[in-house]
Amino acid sequence: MSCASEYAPQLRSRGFRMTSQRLVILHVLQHAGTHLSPSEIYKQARRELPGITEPTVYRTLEFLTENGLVRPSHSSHGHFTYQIAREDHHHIICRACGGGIEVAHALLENLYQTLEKASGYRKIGSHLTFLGVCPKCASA
Amino acid sequence: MSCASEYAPQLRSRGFRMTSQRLVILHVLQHAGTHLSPSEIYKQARRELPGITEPTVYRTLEFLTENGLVRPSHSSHGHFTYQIAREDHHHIICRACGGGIEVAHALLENLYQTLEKASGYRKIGSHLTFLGVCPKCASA
DNA sequence: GTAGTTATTGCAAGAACTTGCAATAAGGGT
DNA sequence: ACCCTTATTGCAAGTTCTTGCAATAACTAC
Repeated sequence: MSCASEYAPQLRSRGFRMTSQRLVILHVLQHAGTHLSPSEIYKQARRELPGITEPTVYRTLEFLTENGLVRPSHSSHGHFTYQIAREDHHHIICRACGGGIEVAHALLENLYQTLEKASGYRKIGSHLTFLGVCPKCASA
Repeated sequence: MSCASEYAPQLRSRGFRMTSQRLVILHVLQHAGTHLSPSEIYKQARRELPGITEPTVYRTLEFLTENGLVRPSHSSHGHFTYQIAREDHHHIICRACGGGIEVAHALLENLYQTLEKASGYRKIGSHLTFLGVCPKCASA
């Protein structure tokens, strides 16, 4: 589990604390590699730290999101799903089969700049989920 | 309430039925003008049709979405919010104050084409919600 | 109008998520 | 090593959302 403790200084420097619960959740997400729903995270975290509770998982995910350590995205059903923050990317999910792929953020750079100019909003930076039909399903 | 009944033929031609529940929900959304959460829709619908139940509201919203009569979007907290389907547009929501504005779809046309080329996916068409910081909050 | 078909609803139970508050424990100071 | 402060957790209760199934009612055909 020690592989996730490298995050501790990041939190401490901002006045927050590293706890066993946060460590376990980061650990679960690091080893998952993909997106996980809160309840999946809860189940896996409980294997490593049986005392952890559901509210803590939800609050921790929100906390880690605000601090940039994990990234939320919308599942095809509209709910949040979480993954360890890595290089910026987005998703396209197939309306038919539910499968998804990642899209490099570079493709959206221009759009973000256009939007900021057009709207006056700053720091636009959401992780987006597009819906479409994947090649397999389109040809079926 | 009769102003929403123009949708009936659209549904019937696809083998579905127009019911008082669907009519009321469409009516509520038409008069709201903006986005409403499922529970707000439920509250307002119950004033016009006291017998309506929560599961029906959720199922109806999903049904109307699939049939293109309403459009879901993500609230700043990640949950779905619904509005009557009109001309295509997206949203930018302020991370600080929660306020939002609409963005014409025209601005995203290019991106959608780029994404379809790059990914092989077809019919990409999701209603997007960007997060940013609005001019007011940025200057505060 | 009446009867038949079946899409749709309501009910009831359950799963997912949120919130307030008292108890705990992380990290800083001594 | 110990105490103090307060960020964080667990608990418990509440709200929001989902699902299966039997009962209802919209539409079609006669």
